[in-house]
Amino acid sequence: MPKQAEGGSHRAAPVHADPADVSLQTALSAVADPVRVQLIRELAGSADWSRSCGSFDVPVGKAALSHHFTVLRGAGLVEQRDEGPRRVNRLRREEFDARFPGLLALLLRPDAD
Amino acid sequence: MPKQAEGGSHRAAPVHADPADVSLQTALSAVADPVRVQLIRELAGSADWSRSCGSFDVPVGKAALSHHFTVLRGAGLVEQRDEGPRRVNRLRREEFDARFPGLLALLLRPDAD
DNA sequence: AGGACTGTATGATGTTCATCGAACACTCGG
DNA sequence: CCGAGTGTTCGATGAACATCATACAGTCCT
Repeated sequence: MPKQAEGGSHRAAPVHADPADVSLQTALSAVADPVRVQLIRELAGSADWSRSCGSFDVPVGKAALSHHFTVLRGAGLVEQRDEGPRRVNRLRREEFDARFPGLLALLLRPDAD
Repeated sequence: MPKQAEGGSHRAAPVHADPADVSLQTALSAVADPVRVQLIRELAGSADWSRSCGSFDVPVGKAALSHHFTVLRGAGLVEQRDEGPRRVNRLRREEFDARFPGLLALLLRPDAD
């Protein structure tokens, strides 16, 4: 058969938090880590669903990277979808900005840190 | 003599960071602590220079409190001035908002966390 | 079926940091 | 000059967390 469709994936689906239910504490903690900010920035510069987890240029190993994405999902910042063997990402711009107006814009400013 | 004027205070003046020189990392870390957010909120609801450090209703001892104010000064969020035996505070609204637009507004939203 | 590739789970380790208790420094009023 | 009040400093403690190395679990290609 050509592609996947229904019934298919035996992989544990990633757990996503609804951005509307994310607490300020959770959001700020998520965003207070430099590696995660770097991920967000790199993600913001790419098209939705175009980047797999391993395609980011961060100075940490796979395990830590996986952890960071878990945190980002939990903060409602990133959405993930399984696409074959890889997990591709999307920045939840609108949703997150609706919950925490201006925060994302702040992270994406070039000067900052 | 009645009051203090020049030459006077033998007390170590508090060290302030220029908000314009504060890194995003520093600001986010400072703001990622619930106790500090509470301090900021309480401070925002009071007139400038009206609140001494000990007048805040936070569930920590004096030592920790002093530490938190040091962090807030270092992030350019709070300005302090010695007034007799106590150290009074002022939220640096304009300056901080100029450096990190929208961040302070986010913290002062009632709903958040 | 085998193997390369991608990501997750599990411990273990080290660091950062929030907190406290106690001691110290300074200011002001009797 | 003493004492109450206020805040800082120091050392220690404990918890949270970022990281790694290893092992494991899927997916795809040959």
